[in-house]
Amino acid sequence: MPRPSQPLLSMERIRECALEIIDTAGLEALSMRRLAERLGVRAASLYNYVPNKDELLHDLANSMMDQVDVSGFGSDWVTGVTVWARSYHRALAEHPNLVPFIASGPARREAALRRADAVHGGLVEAGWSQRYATMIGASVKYLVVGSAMGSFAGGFVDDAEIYDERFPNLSRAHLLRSHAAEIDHASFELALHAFIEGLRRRYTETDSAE
Amino acid sequence: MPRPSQPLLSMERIRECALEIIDTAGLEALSMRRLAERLGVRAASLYNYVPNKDELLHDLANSMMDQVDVSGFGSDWVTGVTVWARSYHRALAEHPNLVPFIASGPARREAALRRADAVHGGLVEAGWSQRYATMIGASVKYLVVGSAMGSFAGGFVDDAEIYDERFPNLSRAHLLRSHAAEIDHASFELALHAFIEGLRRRYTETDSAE
DNA sequence: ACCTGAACACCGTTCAAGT
DNA sequence: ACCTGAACACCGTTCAAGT
Repeated sequence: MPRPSQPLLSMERIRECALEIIDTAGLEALSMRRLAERLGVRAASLYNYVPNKDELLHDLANSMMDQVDVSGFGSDWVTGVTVWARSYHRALAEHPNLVPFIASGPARREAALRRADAVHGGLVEAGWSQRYATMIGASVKYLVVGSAMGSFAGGFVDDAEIYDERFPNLSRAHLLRSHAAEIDHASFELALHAFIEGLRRRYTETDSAE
Repeated sequence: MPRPSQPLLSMERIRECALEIIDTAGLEALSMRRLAERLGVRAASLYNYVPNKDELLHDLANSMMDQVDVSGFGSDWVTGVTVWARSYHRALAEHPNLVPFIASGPARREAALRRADAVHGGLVEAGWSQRYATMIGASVKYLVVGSAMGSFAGGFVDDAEIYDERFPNLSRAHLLRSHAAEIDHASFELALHAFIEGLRRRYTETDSAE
């Protein structure tokens, strides 16, 4: 019998299947053995394509972050920050179960640093000091990561009846899962715009970009 | 030989030791077997005191969150939010390795809901609508959780020399670990104050608390 | 080149058994 | 009441062996 000329696995297939497990069953549900089983193969085979589990996760994280758009700094810093924050937020929201992995640990990767550099550069060019550029970048990151992690969606159990009398201020409508996604999005937008508004009012934009 | 009348274990000792492992070696370093070993006991013994590992972690999380101070809403909403955010931030910063656990998953616990209720109530009493009270509460939580997770400290490798030429905008001083803690704190304060400032400017406080 | 079985050193958790 | 040994069903990873 000749060996089948087509390999059973591919990086593509591995990534896809891993992400599917994470999205549907959670980060802790991903194991090399389960992943292999779904791919119709034994766990050891995966190591022909991936150095280890951690590297696979970093790989997924990186391709997620490729959607982050930093091009808005070509215009003024406000649209730069807004475009950056929104695309960042959208990228994380697409695979919420991967967010804890992305957010913990150093973002030591090439692409991440290139984006950080672009954000910092855009802010400095708009007249912010080095120090403020760093802090503004950090603040927006806090907002994005925080909203991806501590989102309302999934934060409360489904039947809000339980809470009704015990916690009078937490009214039903604000706890229902069906409204949670909308509230999450509105809260993020509020936080982002209020933050930017606060920045504009409080500090002089010494030489603002046109 | 009589059985030793004093038990070897106690909830106190278990919690203390678990937290020490998490703080010094990280969340993933905590295993029931390693914890037992440090306590001079076998893993199975722990189950006389703790239903399972997850419950132990929730227990640690809860006692951390007891430090969150919601009393500031006795005065105006600005100090209410500020006191809340700072104490929340401080609590998380004390055990950063536990933050991913705290931030993921529903905060379904009694004490957490009581605090959420207090925040919401305080904001509504200050004249914010139900909807805005919810969004403001969420926004601040985003900031606190985000700053605890995506903190600069530990976010970059120690020798910043590597970055110097490759990423011209990310200057050395902003990447050094020694400065990271200070930048983190300053960024959090900037974000919080700019957010509050933005809120005050943009929306009428219809009937502000005296 | 790619896949496998077997092995190693780990997990969380249960449970009958000991004192 | 509290601790233990042994077991069960899992992990990630390596490696000699097969094709």
